Amino acid sequence: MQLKDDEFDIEFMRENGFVRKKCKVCSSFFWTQRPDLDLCMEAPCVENEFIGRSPAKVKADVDEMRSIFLKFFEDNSHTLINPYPIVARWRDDLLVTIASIVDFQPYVTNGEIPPPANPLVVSQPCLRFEDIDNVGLTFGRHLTAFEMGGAHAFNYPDKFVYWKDDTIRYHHELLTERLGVPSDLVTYKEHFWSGGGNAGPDLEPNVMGLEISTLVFMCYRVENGNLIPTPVKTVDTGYGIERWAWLTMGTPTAFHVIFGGVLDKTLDLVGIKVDDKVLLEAGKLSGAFKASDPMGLRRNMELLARRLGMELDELKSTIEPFENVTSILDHTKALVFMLAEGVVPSNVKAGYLARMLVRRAYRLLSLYDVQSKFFDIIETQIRHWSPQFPHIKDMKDEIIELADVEIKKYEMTLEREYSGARKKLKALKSKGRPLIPVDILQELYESHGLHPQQVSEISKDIGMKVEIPLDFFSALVKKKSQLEVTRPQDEQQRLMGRFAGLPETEALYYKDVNLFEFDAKVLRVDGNFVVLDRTAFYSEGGGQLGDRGSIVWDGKKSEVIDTVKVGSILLHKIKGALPPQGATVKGIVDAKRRRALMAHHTAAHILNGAARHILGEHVWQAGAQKDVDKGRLDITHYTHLTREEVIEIEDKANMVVRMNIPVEVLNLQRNEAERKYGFRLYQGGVVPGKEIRVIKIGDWDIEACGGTHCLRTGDVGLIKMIRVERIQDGVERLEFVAGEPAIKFIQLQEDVISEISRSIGAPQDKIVDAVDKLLIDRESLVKKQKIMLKKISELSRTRVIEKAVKISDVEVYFELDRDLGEEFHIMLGEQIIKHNPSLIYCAIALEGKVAKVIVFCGKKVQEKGLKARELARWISRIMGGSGGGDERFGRGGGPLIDKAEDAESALYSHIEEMIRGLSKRE
RNA sequence: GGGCCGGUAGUUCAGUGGUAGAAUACCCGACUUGCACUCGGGCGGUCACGGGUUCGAAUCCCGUCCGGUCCA
Repeated sequence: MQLKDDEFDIEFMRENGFVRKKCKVCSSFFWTQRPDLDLCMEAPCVENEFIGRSPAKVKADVDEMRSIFLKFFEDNSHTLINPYPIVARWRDDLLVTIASIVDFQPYVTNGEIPPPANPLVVSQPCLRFEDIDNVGLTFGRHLTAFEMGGAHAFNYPDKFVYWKDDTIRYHHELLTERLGVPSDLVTYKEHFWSGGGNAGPDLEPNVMGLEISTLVFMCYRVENGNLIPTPVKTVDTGYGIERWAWLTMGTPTAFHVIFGGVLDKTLDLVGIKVDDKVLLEAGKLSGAFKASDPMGLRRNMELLARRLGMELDELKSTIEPFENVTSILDHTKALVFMLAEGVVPSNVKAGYLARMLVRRAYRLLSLYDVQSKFFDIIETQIRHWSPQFPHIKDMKDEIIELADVEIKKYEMTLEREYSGARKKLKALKSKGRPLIPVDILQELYESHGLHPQQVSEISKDIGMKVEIPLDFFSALVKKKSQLEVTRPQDEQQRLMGRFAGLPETEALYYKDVNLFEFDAKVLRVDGNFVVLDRTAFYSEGGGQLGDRGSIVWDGKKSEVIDTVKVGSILLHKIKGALPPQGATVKGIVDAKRRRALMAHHTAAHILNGAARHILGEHVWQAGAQKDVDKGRLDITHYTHLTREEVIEIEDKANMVVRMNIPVEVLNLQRNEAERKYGFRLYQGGVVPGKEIRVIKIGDWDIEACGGTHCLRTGDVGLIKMIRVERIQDGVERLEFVAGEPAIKFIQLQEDVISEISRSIGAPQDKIVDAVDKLLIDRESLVKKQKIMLKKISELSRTRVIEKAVKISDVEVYFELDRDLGEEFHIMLGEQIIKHNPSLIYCAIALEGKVAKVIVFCGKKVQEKGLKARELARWISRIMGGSGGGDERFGRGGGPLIDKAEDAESALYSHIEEMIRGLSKRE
C-alpha cells in the first residue's frame, strides 16, 4: 500500500520544523528536524547508537517506565484501564493478546459497543511468537513477552476525540519533555499497517537506531484484499515499554532493564561470565542481527570480532551462551504469565505455545547441563513479577504444578525419542552413510520433536556427522507453506444469503423456557425450511441440539426435525407438508426432549464449576455437547482424572443440585459483564454481540451462554458421570447424564446386569466371580485343545506312513479333511517329513467356503527337485486359487471346494510326470 | 484444525504377502555353602479396532480409535 505524500504533512510537523526525507538505505520516507539527515535512524540502517550513551535525562527501568507512561496519559485526560488477559479467549482469530488494540477488537473498533473509556490508556502484557527465533539474538529488541503501552482514542462520526496531530504531540511530549530526549534525535518513519482485519497509515518513531513505538491511524477494514473506510477511526498507539526503558538506560541489552539483578543471578546459575565491553559493542550491532538471515548474521559477527580484536570462534563462544540465557529468561517469563492464566500445556492451541516455551527453555538449559535449575528460574520469575501482577502470586502453586507435569512429560518424550533416533541413525551408519541427511533431520524434528542440536549430540555418541544447514528452520517453513490449501465455503454463509432481509425471529424460549406451545405466522417457506415471526423452538447453539416437535395448521400436521439459527433468523426444518406463506400455525415443541437437553445443559455448567473447584483454576471448558440421552463436557486438565477425583466432582455437582440454587439469566452489556464477572465468562468460547446473555448459578458458575436452562438447579434432578476419557493431551472429556435420562440410564444398566446374571446363571452379587471362572475355564479349554491336536498328530504318524502311495522313489500322502483345520496339518506335516525325508505330505482342509492347501516336502524330495511351493500352487490352481511358500513348506487354497475330490488322483499323476521330467533332464 | 511418525509378549522392540520372533522380566531346573554370573527348559500374543484386496494380511489399500510430534 502506497502512502499519499501528504499523509503526515500536518500541523505538528510544520510547527516544529519537521521535514520529509527519504532514507538512503531503506528508501523509506521519514520526518526529521535535521534537514541534512538522510538516514531513517532505525536499525539496521544505523547502529544502536543509544547503547552506552542514552539520550534521556530521566532513567527508568521497566516498572518505572510503565508508571511514567501511564501517568503521562492520565495527566492528559486519558482514563487508566486494567490490562486484559494475555490469553485472548474472547477472540476466535487469535490465541494470545498480541497488542493492546486486541482488547477492543472487533466490537469497539467496528462501533458495535462503546469502549470502557475514551480516550483510554493501558499497559497491556502481550505475547508474540512470530519472532521467537530472534529473542536473545537481538538483545531484547524482540521478546515473546512484553508490555505494550496503548493510548487509544475512538473517533465516531458524531464524536471526535483526537487524531494524527494530538497523537504525535503526546508521543513527542512524553519523549522530549518528560524524559528529556533531544527533539532532533527523533525521527518519524512513514509506514502502512495492517492486522486483525483492520488497516491504516502509521508512523514509527525512532531514536538513535531503536524503534520505540508504532502510532497507527486505523481507518480501514480489510475485506478480500480491499480497503474499506470504517465509520470509527481508531488511534492505535503501541509504546514498547521495554524499549523505552532500554532507551533511557542505554544498557547493552533490554534484558538489563527488564530483569535487573535477576539477569546476573541467572548468568551465575548457568555458570556464564561475559565481559561488559563485549556486550556493549555487540549491543550496538545487534540491531542488524536476524535469525532468518544466517549469512548476514555471520558477516555482522565477523565485523564485531574485528572491532573487539577477537577471533570469531572466541566471540561466538562468549556471546551465544549469553543470548541463550536471555532467551531462557524471556521464555520462562512468558510461560509464567500463561500458566498464571490457567493455560494447560498440550499439543493444541495456546497449550502448544506454552509447551513450546517449556521445551525451548529446557533445551537451552540442557546445553549447559543445568536443566535442574528450571524451577529455580520459574520461582525467581514468579517473585520478580508478582508485585506488579498479583494474580501470578495467587496462582503460584498451580504454575509450579503445571510446569512440573509438563517437564516430566518432556523428559519422558526425550528418553523415548532419543533411543528411537539412536536406532535409526545406527541403521543409517551400518549402511555406510556417515553423514546424516537433511531429510532425516527434518523428520526427526517434525515427527519426533528432536532439535537438530539434540540429534548432533546423539550422533557424536555413535560416531556420525551432522551438518545443520543454516536455513534449516526457514526451509521447513517454506516446505509447509507449499502445502497450504484453501478452505471450503461455509454452509452458514450460503443459508444466510437465502434468508437475507427477513426480520429477526422473536425468541419465545428466552421469555419462558417451559413454553412448549405457541401460535405464529409463517413469514417464508424455502426448500424444507420454514421461518416464523416468533418461535419457542430453540436452535442448535452452545453445544445444545436444536429442538424438534411439530407444527399444525388447517388440520394438517408436519414434523419439525431440526431448528437452526442463521444470523438472527431461526429456521425450522420440516419433514412432510409445508404450510403456505402467511398462514397462522401452532407450534408444538417436543417437551420431553427439550427438558432432557435443558437438564444436560444446566448440568454441564454445574459440572464445570465442580471441576474447577476440585481440580483448580486452570480448568476451562474446552468444548461441550448436550444430547438427548447424554451430555459431555471437555475440560482442560493436565493429568488423567483419578476415580477419586471423578467421584468428588460428581458428589459436589449433586450437592449443588440439592441446594436448589436459582439459575439466573442476566442480559448485560459486554463491558459490564466483563467487569463484574471477568473473562471466566467465555467458557464456551467467543460470544458475539454487544449485549451478552449470562447464566449465573449463584456464585458457583457464571458463563456467557445462549442456551435454555432449568429454572433451578434442583430441576436437574440427578447428575451421573458415565465415562471419563482423555480426548487429547491436556483435555479430559466428562460424559454424564442428568434429569430423566439419568434415571433411564440407571434402569438400563440394571437391565444389563440382570440379563448377564440370567444368561450365566449366577445371582447378581456373584456375577464377577462367575465371569472370572468362565474366563479361566475357557483358557484351559483352548490349551487342552492345542495339546490334543498335537497328540493326535503324533498318533496319526503311523497312519500317514501306511497310507502313503509310493511313486517312483518318493512317497505321497494325500488327505481331504473337513474337521481338523489347517493348523493341524501344518503341525503333522512339519513332524512327519522330519521322520520320512522322502515323503510328500499334502492336505486339503475345507474351512468354510474355501479350501486350504498344505504341502510339505521331505529333504530327499527337495533334493530331487520337487518343490512344495510349486505343488501347493499346482493344487491350488485346481481349486481356483493360487499359492506360495518355499521348497519345504507350501500353502495355498481356492474357493472351488467341489474340485477337492478330484485333486487326489490328479496329484499322483502330476507328481509322476514331474519325476519323469526331472529324471529325463538328468 | 492440518501435516508427519507410530500402535506386535508384562516391558523394549525386530519382523515389506506364506507356521508370529528376539532381548529383558517372570517360573522351573543345573552349577554354587549362599549370592551373583552362566547354562538348559518353560510361561507369556484378539499383531489397536473395523472394512477391503488376496487362496492367504502383523505386512498392501480405505476408515476409525489411541499415542507422539511439528505447524496454525
